[in-house]
Amino acid sequence: MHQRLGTIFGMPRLSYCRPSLPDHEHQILSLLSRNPSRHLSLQIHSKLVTSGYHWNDHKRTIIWNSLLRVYSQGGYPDEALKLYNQALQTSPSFLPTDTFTLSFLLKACANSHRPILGRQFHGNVVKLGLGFHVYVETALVNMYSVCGCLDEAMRVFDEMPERNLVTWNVMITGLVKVGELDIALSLFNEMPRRNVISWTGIIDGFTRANRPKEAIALFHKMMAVDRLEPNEITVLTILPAVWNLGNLDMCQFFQGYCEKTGFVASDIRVINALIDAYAKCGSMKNALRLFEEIIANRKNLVTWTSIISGFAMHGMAKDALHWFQEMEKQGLSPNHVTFLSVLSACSHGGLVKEGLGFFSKMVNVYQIKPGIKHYGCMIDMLGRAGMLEEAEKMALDMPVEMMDVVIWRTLLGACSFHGDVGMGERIMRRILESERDYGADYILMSNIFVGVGRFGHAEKVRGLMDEKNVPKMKALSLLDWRSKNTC
DNA sequence: GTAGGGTTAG
Repeated sequence: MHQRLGTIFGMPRLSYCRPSLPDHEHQILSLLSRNPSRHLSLQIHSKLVTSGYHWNDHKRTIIWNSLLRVYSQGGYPDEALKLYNQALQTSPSFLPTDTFTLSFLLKACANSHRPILGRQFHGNVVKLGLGFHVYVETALVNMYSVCGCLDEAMRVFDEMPERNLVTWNVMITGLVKVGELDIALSLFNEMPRRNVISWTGIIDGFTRANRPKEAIALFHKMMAVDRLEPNEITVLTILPAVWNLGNLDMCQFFQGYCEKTGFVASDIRVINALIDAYAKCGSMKNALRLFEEIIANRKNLVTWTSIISGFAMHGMAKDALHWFQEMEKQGLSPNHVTFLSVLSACSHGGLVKEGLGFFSKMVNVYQIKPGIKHYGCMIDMLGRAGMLEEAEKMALDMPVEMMDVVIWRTLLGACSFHGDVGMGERIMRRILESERDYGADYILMSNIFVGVGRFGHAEKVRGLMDEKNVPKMKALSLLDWRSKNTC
């Protein structure tokens, strides 16, 4: 039997296993809890399969569930699901499906974004009569909301006979993620008890809704009313609200707070967010000071990209490129975000030759496929420099499915600036074909005609604009925009 | 056992 299972699970052969793996179940469990790695899990699984038939069902179930836990929580959700599925097909009698098993499997579905499989496990939950179980039901609510099935998440939540703090938090963060702030807020006010995760979730909601003042007010309230201390995630959540308001003093307050609490010492994400916040509040001096205080081996790609993008957004192209070089010297490989910052720096600094070089390096050396933002940067850069032919060529070289009217608009702006009527007309035609007219395009085109003295044509374009009743301004509020993009 | 945003153009 063990040989059969060995092939079923695709486990490594015994010869691959370290001989040091203990014999007893409790030793194996304590080893797994101390070192929850994928490698060790595979080893233990092999052991379970080869000698586990000596163990009683209870012990075997605990080890099986522990393996599923490590897989589903440790970033290997597919391993967990594969394992379960193979066992189900070949040896269903072996397969435990208790509340623990289902919680971990649902977690794996959430982490691998598989609502269809998750729905099947929901069926199992009902069949096994576990619909009353708080942990399992909470895992269901979480799975549905992580997978974007909010209606189903709310249905499960509504019908739960019993909820705990985690259930409420799962539901609130799920609502916040899809922009349902009002419902989230009413649940937040209704819930019997709140912890720092509940507060962080609702603060996040206000930040996402572009209501930074209320986010910060809630942050104070969390400490004053519920006497709760913010943690690392709270800081990561509140910083975008801080830089939205451009509040440099508050950035400094948070840096101090994070140094005092040890977050700066323990969590590089917090430092990265602080660097970014300083940059966005306009203080590259503070951003750079913090950046240079970190020892080299703690800096990761996001740290480097944050400082590069900071210089890029302040038009300090030379500094951006300098830190990019330093980063490469450290042996780190830039990703698509790093390149976007570098290209944007080149575009703003008029460094056309360098920009073209980086674009080619991105594609050829680092094998990164350019996205629409990279193309946008390049077209903007070439257009600003008056290299309109090259800019148009790059736009035409873009994959069609990526094409966006904004790209044409960027190009039209460049035509206007450099007075290229012929290309301007060509681009305008493309914009009209896209049937997404904005007044600004007509005005740009009309300005191009005015610039070369073709007043009659300019008048015609303006007339066309009235005729088609083109909105002169984008009459779309941020809220409309957000709800359009979250559906 | 079930819970939480690090960097992204014009």
